[in-house]
Amino acid sequence: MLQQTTVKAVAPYFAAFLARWPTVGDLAASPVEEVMKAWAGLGYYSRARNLHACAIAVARDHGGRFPADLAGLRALPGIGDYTAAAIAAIAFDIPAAVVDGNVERVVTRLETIDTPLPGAKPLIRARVATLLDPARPGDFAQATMDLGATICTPKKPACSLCPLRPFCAASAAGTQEAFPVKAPKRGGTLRRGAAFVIRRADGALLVRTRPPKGLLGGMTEIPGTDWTAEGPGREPAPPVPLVVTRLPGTVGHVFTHFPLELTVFHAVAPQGLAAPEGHRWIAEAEIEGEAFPTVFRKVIAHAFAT
DNA sequence: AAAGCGTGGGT
DNA sequence: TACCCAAGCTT
Repeated sequence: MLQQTTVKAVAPYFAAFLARWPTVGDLAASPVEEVMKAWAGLGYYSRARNLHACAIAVARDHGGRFPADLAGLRALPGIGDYTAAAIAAIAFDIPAAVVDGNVERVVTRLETIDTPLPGAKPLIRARVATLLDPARPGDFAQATMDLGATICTPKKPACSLCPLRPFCAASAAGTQEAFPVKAPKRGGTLRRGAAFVIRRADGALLVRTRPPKGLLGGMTEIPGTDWTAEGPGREPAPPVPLVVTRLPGTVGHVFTHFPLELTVFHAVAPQGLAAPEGHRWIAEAEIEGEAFPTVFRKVIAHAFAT
């Protein structure tokens, strides 16, 4: 859960997951749809699918206990170099080099490493491997991450409070804010689309499930057009043979790699209307617990408020 | 191996 | 406002 996500955002999800699935076996036995619902709103939804797949692998291939070695951990779904090293060091006292975004910042400043990230990662890992305390690898990992999170911050680091200041090359040169050096990234161009909020008189809502891979994979969505730079046109085709009304305003959302602008259409369906192929009706009471990513909650809120 | 993949908070 | 960043992973 903590991959690219703050502790504050994760905390309530983590508590809810542990309360609902206290053991790896419990999570492995749960339908993946329930896991997606419990993850809704947290983002990077492939993590939810990977976590579930990981639980199944641990339960089936490792007797319900995580493998106590780097290679075994690294082979599990959703566990990459960082997470494998973190589990190894913190849970199993293995002297692994734990390198997250915080540690990258601490080490590149400490040694004024100006190779751009992510290319500098192998070098940083090698340096951490020589710096870590083999007697207390878990404490070392958490200490270096917490140092980055609280003292060696991206902007205006508190060098005067830093226990590593006597050893820090960037601080000595006064260039700490120039590290880490990152490769330039390109911003995405605006995409537009249309969404159709189709309700029945009894409050039911027409939805469908997105494909398992790709953007918002496996999550529930409000039916709509593709999201393209050209946009949906003036009268996009709704999924049901009804006259739809365009609601005033738009819904905006920004993903990691592109901004999105949705126009919202609305219609009320007769009670007996069957859901089209690939779609389904959900009762009004199910909307809150459904696996909607934030962008579709915005769409629903926009439609219900208009 | 560069790009795709969410969301919320901070400056 | 418009970025930047967060206990990164997968293809």
